[in-house]
Amino acid sequence: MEAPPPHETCPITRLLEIVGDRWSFLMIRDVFYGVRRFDAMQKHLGISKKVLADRLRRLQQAGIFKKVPYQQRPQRFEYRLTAKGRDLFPVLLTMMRWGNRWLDEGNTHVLKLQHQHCGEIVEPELVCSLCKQPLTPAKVRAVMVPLNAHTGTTDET
Amino acid sequence: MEAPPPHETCPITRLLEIVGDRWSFLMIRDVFYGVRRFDAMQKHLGISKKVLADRLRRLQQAGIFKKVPYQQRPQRFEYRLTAKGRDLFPVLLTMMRWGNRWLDEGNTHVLKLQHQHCGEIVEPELVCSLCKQPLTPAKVRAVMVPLNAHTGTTDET
DNA sequence: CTTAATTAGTTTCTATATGAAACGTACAAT
DNA sequence: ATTGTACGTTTCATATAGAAACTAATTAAG
Repeated sequence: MEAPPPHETCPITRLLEIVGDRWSFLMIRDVFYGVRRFDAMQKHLGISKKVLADRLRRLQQAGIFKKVPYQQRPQRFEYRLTAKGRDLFPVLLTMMRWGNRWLDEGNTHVLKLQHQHCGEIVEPELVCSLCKQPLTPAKVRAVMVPLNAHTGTTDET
Repeated sequence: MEAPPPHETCPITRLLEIVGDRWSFLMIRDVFYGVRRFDAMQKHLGISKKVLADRLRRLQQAGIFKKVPYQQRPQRFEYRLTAKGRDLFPVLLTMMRWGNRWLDEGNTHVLKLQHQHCGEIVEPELVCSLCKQPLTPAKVRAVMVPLNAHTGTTDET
């Protein structure tokens, strides 16, 4: 990448305004794991109840979590991912890959991924949606495009 | 994914212990952009000098940034990415993709990626390193494996 | 020679966010 | 009637962040 695009409108800035704190990504990860209830999350993460309640509210408002009832009397809710939330999966996988590659000090076991499609323990790999080649810093340039443009080469009326 | 692996040893937890705050990822992004100096970062991000100095120290200690001199008298340094830091590129790209897809309110322009290999505006896509099929939540299971195991199917001596 | 400008911080002080613990509430079980 | 469980809120002490002033080394200007 070269040349800094405006900070305010950068999609990474906008994402981090919602989930850029110590807990949000961990909560989203936990919901992927199946840890979806207030108490379970609180115990699993060791987060304070106040901050947990606060982040749950925020992630709901952001449309990442939705609150769904799992029992009546007393009515209780758990937190599920919306489509928007589920679409953060690639972010978690790339984080996991990096953590495994660079931060394995003192571990007896590592968290790996098993791909149901091929059955193997695999690594996530980030490729170009068109030519399927790896997307490396040197091969990629960030460009600002008008919002209504298509992704194709031509641009006539 | 199903069943919560231990929180403490999760690679995502470990990553977020280093870069899980409002600024670290933005600083790393800025260094990718070419914004590598104290003042430039401070002005581009609108971060306080205290926190900036603090994060720069932390990211150096974590081996993500390195401080390299760019002039003598007075000696001045800029911050560059190490290999470990550069390897966070896929995390930034997946964040960017999500931000573009879900957070485009009130934008006239969007930050997109141009792939030098094919010349087109592309999206990053996360695929299996072995079978090259997309890695979706439903098709992936998180498993704990002993640190010395290989990724292959066989496991004889 | 003095003064201003540049770059990279540090210090100080105030505002905000976090965490721990106690409390509230709705129900179920004993 | 009391205890237990799940899901929070309130209160208060502490930690972190931000704004502004200050330091330091050096160059450039007057």
